Amino acid sequence: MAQPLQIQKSPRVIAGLAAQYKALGDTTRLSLIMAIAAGENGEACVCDLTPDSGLSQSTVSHHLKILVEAGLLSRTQRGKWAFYEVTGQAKKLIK
Amino acid sequence: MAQPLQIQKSPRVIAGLAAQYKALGDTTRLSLIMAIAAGENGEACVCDLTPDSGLSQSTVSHHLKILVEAGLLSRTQRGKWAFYEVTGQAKKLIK
DNA sequence: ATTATACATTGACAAACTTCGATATGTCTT
DNA sequence: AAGACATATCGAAGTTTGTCAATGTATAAT
Repeated sequence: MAQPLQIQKSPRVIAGLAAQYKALGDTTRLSLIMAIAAGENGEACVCDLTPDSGLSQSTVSHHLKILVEAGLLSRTQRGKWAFYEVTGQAKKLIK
Repeated sequence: MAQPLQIQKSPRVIAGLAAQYKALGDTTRLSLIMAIAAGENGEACVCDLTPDSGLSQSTVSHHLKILVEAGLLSRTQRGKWAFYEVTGQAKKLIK
């Protein structure tokens, strides 16, 4: 019992994990994802996030895309608005 | 009970957290820290890490410094060797 | 003292990143 | 159909990052 188990992760897994950490490793994106998590229903649209961020709308959109591609946010279109929500993976990661 | 507590983090805290995530957000550094964690006594020196990484010694040294500055590794000099160890903070962060 | 070993620092360069303004796409209203 | 609104994409400018070879610094061995 209690073997000194060697946790060897594949390059693919490492790359995926690193991509998630990298996505969180920017103050703008970390602030965005925390704002979303703290938001009304755990979700927010670009129009809500842009004013607080002090950045241009295109920049906010760009960062949200990166967070989605990393699997940390999910995107849902509702009418004109795009709502972003924190994924379970992100909740596991953020401590 | 169960107040919808608003967890507002200061810019300083956000910056520190982002720096830690950013340090983990590079495949080279993530591999390094995992190799150290999986190593003999939870520690490793540059001479051990360099060959496996396939990178130059100076590059490895550079990445280790970044991880130390982020608070994810600690450094101890023993004779000619510098031993790097994963900090408690890093263990909390890496899942 | 000289030499060898382990690691850190410097300088340089290409690649990647952040940000913006401008423009395109899609959706709702009238 | 036309306009307004929300978001995405593009192209460009400036900054940061990852990497190396060369060099510097400290410790150990001869």
